[in-house]
Amino acid sequence: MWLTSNLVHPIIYFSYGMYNWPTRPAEVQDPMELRRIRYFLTVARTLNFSQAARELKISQPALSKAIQQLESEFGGSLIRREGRLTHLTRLGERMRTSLQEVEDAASRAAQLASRIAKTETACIRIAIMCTIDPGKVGRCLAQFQQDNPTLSIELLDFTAATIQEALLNGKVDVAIIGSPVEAVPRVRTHELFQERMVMSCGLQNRLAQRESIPLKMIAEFPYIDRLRCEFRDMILSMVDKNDVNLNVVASSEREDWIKSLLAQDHGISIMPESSASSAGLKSVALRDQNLLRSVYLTIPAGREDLPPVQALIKHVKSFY
Amino acid sequence: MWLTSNLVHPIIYFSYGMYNWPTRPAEVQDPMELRRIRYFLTVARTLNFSQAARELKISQPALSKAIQQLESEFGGSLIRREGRLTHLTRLGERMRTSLQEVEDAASRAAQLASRIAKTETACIRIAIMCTIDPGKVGRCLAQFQQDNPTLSIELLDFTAATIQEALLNGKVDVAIIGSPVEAVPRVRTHELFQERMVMSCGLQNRLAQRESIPLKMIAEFPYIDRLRCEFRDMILSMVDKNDVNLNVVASSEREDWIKSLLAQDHGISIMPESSASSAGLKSVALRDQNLLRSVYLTIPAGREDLPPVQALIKHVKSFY
DNA sequence: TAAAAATACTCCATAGGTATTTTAT
DNA sequence: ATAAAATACCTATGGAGTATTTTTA
Repeated sequence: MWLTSNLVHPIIYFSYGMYNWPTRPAEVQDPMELRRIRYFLTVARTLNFSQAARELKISQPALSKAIQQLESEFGGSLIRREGRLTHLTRLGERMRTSLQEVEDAASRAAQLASRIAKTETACIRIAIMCTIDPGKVGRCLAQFQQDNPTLSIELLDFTAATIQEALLNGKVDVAIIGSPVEAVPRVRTHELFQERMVMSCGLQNRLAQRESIPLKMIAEFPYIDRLRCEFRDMILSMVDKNDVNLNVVASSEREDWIKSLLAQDHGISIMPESSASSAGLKSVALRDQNLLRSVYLTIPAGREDLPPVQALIKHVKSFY
Repeated sequence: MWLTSNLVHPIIYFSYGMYNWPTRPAEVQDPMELRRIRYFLTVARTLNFSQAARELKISQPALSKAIQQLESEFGGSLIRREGRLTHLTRLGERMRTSLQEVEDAASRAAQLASRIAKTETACIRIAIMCTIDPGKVGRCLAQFQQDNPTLSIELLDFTAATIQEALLNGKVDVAIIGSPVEAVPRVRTHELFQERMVMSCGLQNRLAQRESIPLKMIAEFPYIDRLRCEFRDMILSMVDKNDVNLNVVASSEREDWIKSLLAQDHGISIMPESSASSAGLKSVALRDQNLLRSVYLTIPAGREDLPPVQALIKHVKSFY
């Protein structure tokens, strides 16, 4: 393929010869390389250049030169050559400890890399907005994992505020978020489903028998405020417009605590239908209005071509 | 300069061309070099190849290639290139920590080297046999240091058993030892002085008035045994031959403790005259015999040419 | 479109090799 | 005399460069 380019622009490449080729400035000599550190440590252990060279599978002169280079780098001799009495100088003694630490750190890093390479399976990291109920989405993702057994899924919890950042700086591969979605450039969205916002209460609550209730009736019951709801502002302004006064008796950032409070009949709340339908809760439609929220799979542009992401897109589109 | 050699043996070197030049096996690729680690850490920080290349003062393609090499070494990509959204992969994230440790260790080592290079003055390490009194030899060495103010002297304490090893494996540069000296090949000795072995006691002891005493008289006094004395065996056998029974009331490996016991008149002992003449002690000659010990400066062959060692030899020869 | 990264290709410094000399025991 | 290390010299590769293309926001 590149041969083509070569043939297409032969004159351009031929012209290279006319340049005065810049060279690396000679005074900037390589600062400390691991190769030489390994060589030195072997000599420090064996106290014999020839044997060390054999162990390192290089020639003795090559080793001698490498050590000389290191010595000129450190500005003093590391090894006193005395024939059969070769030994480290004081500088050599002190550098040995320090250089051994470098070597150790490097071999730990190499070990980590090979461990990761061996054990790490392909993984797709999915950010899930905290207000999305695990039930409906979870079933979809569980099935996706079963269909792709070599792929592992990592689910991470984010708020509406932090999820975009996580997506853009690569902390997660894709995100599942609920509307309202702020329009972010470079992020593509795939709608998964829509659902109504409904009233939710415990099974013992007397509203649990009702098919639907008018919005106004909410004022008659203690209300539990879902602080992290993306619809919270909308709900509050809607309630305000209808001259309903909420009687807020509890509030929380956590969906699981809110559901626990609802199940124990401490009050009622407004939430997405899929959340409201979980065990111990009853969802009741709100008459006089029609609040809808959409749930989207969002992916930064440019990441849609990754095979696991492509598979996920295909799967969720067929699931819903 | 090497050009000359080239001209002197042109035929020999010309014949090199006939060899089938061995090549490094290509599959043995360089394992992890600090250069690439530094490059990666810079990219990990800037998340921008071009900027990182500028910081590293190399070209952007050079940097790209280095990172690709690292990635193939680690068996997975480290950085996900997404134009303005470039970020680390999971592997990259985990390796970054580990590689930062390598870099830190390396820069600590470099710092140590430059610190040593800056502060370290030339130093001569002298092993001193523990039975040699600091007084006489110390004056000589102190004067040597004054005459060579740029040279620092490190005095190390050794026993007769360990001093040879320290000398041969380079823990010290030279040694000052007392006879009897075991003949060790490759070690040259320079005699400094001879001295008598004498009886030593505290100033209050009634023998302190005497000019000399017969050996037999030692049996009449409590004796303090100097365990590390190189002459100990000789003293014991001499005493034995003369049918003298030592009355050993104390013994120690440490000269300073023995002198303290003598000064407090807990007994008497036999020791080199220079030791016996220190403050609080009286030395008394032993009649009927003439035990002499010599004190030598000993230097492993091949180390005599070092300038500080040469200076030391010259100094001690003129001092005594 | 513009910026970032990759590719294609050249050059040369340097790591590494062999042959030989020097040095040290 | 012998073993170890240094030197002298050569080769080839890899790291670095410029010019250009490809990719991506």
